[in-house]
Amino acid sequence: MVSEFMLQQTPVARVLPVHATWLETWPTPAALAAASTGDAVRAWGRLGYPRRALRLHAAATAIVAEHGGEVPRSYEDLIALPGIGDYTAAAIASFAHGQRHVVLDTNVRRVIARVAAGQELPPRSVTAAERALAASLLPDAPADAATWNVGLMELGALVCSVASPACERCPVLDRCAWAAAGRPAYDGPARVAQTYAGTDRQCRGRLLAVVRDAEGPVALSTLEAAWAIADQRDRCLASLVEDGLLARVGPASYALP
DNA sequence: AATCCGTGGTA
DNA sequence: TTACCAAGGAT
Repeated sequence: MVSEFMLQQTPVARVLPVHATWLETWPTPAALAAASTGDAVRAWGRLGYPRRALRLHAAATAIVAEHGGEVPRSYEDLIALPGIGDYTAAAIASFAHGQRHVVLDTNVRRVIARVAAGQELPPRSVTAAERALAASLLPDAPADAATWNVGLMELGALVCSVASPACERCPVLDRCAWAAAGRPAYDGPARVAQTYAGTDRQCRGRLLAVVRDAEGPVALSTLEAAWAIADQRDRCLASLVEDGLLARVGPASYALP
């Protein structure tokens, strides 16, 4: 569950060391729930999207309160926890417990789009048709379905990659509709470019990094020096406090919550 | 459904 | 160097 939270939009290589330290520090949900959210945010380090650290902490708290400190096993109980959506609930139920669920992450979606649908890339967001196709391919036996999910994810991550698929190493090349069609380029609507420089995300990240890397409370003047555009900085500071990622601990000082 | 939410590696 | 985007979730 910890690894799945960390892997949401973050590459495996960057997760590995943080994951190891995290589990040494907090081996159980109860241990994490007993820590402050600020400690969780600090331990999250530079994985990005630090709200995930808050959600993981909140999930641990809910697990202690509602599930006797044991991570629930059912998809329904899992997806009810903060920070767990369809993918993470299905992944935990399938990978950890061998249950039969459709696991639709970006890798699985891409593999199915290519092999079964003959498209270079899946639709921008999950469609009903896409989910139905994935469900129709899933093996009936739960254990086989779990193996299938792992296999598709690994195939997508290691072989059937976005930019440079290694078709010569693909075990299902001979049955890939996309390869058979000559690997036609994606023809759907243009994907929106993900800008970052100058955005609130960058501003928030920089402000939080200043506090995260400090020993104790940080003076407002220090935060003001970290971002030049005053109104944006103030807005982001307020939103960080609103989100619970920062706390105002004095008239003009901030710390992790 | 579209947008927001961090960070850093890669081509 | 810039553009892309990585085991998504919440709103």
